[in-house]
Amino acid sequence: MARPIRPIQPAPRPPVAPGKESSLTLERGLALLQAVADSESEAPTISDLATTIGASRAAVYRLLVPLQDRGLVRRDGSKVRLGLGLLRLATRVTPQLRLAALPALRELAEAVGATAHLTVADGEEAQAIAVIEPSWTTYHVAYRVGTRHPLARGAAGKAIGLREEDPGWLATTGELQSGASGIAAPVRGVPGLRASVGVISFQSLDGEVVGPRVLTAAASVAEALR
Amino acid sequence: MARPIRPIQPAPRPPVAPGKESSLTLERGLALLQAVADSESEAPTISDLATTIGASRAAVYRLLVPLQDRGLVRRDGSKVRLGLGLLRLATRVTPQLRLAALPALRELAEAVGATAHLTVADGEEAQAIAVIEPSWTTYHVAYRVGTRHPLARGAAGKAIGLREEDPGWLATTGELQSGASGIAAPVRGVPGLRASVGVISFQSLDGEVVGPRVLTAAASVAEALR
DNA sequence: CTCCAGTGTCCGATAGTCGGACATCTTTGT
DNA sequence: ACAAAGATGTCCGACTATCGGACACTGGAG
Repeated sequence: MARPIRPIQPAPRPPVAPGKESSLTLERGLALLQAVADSESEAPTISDLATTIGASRAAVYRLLVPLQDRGLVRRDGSKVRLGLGLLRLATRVTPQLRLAALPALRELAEAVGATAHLTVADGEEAQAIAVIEPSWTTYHVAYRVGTRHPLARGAAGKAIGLREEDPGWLATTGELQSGASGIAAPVRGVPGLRASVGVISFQSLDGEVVGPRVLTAAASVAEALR
Repeated sequence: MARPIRPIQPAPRPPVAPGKESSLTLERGLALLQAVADSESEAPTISDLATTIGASRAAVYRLLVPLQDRGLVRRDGSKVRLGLGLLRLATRVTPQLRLAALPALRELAEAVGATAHLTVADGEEAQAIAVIEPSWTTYHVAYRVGTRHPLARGAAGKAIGLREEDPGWLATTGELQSGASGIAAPVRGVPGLRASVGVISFQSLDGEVVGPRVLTAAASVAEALR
């Protein structure tokens, strides 16, 4: 009744976060996608998802439509599974990751005079994402982007497993290629990324000099991806 | 003009799609994400994105907040890049893909009496996503999930490249392992997926018999992922 | 120095979204 | 076998989140 003209807004928006304007619907939609991803082997049904993200079932139905259209999720009977559109999107991530890391790698390669690389973990393997060769050396290691090797072998793979309490970098020799030495440091502080930055050389690398430089480069890459 | 029946309802929602209730905001948010992914090496700035998805800049700002919070995009100065959250999500896709394909692979392996596999293309390489060994054979090929090999070698990889006008399946011998034969067929009709289904054996495989079975299995997998 | 292009934010009006409720189907229990 | 319980999918009016024009700033180019 009444409808008192809404003079000044009695209690406008206490719950709304001040200073940050966001999108509730998209937030819920992404929460939905995340919920589907998290319920890995279980059975994520629509009702489950509704309670998980704290919305009504009707809302979940609406939100599923765009997600389905883009292939991010698919319906398997009454269950909801992740879709293949995510693979297509993920394919586009690596090039942009490479672009972001190139400046730091370039500087590292030129400073040390050895081939520099960014390597990310993919399951139990490590994959070279970006490689930069120094411009002024007579000889250097040619290392191919896309190369994969076990996480447990080579400085690049081992560095990814380093924890906070471990030293910031490590060196190996001849683990992947006889005669080749590597020094690598993990990229820390970037959620969702297990990666390392390092250099490779056929000459012996002086850890006391190169180690800190690699560490700095890893920090720069982390900064660029933050 | 007529508007034949529709006795009640004068003209409630001509623009709104009938029968399908969707979410415009989420649709736009995903279009935004897609736009960022598509503008690969270019410079995707906020204004660009606004015009690309056909919304106001203010809308893009709002939509970016949840996307950023989830790490799906990140801001690099005034540019927008894809984030690493996509990698985390993509990691969860493969297990669900495997689950969907298992029944068809199981049936194929038991029927043929050879190891069956689902292989997807990842860049220039092929990776085994799911492997099922037959239960009743004395010997069979042991094939590891996660194995990678060039797309150009082996039935699994070559089959992925088959086009619509090509035959539905192909056979190879000794391309990946001397003495091993393979028959594989591409998984067709699943947008965003470049994959094949096949069998491997150390004995010679009769294409006339096994080929059609592989073809059927590939269709089943496609159906399960549709 | 000015101009242009682009960023980030506010606000009222609109239109999209919210969730309770209903009609079906499927499953469980006795 | 039948009924009760649970789930799915859809509709609708009330509400509120969203929309986009407008403004204030910032920074680089001419």
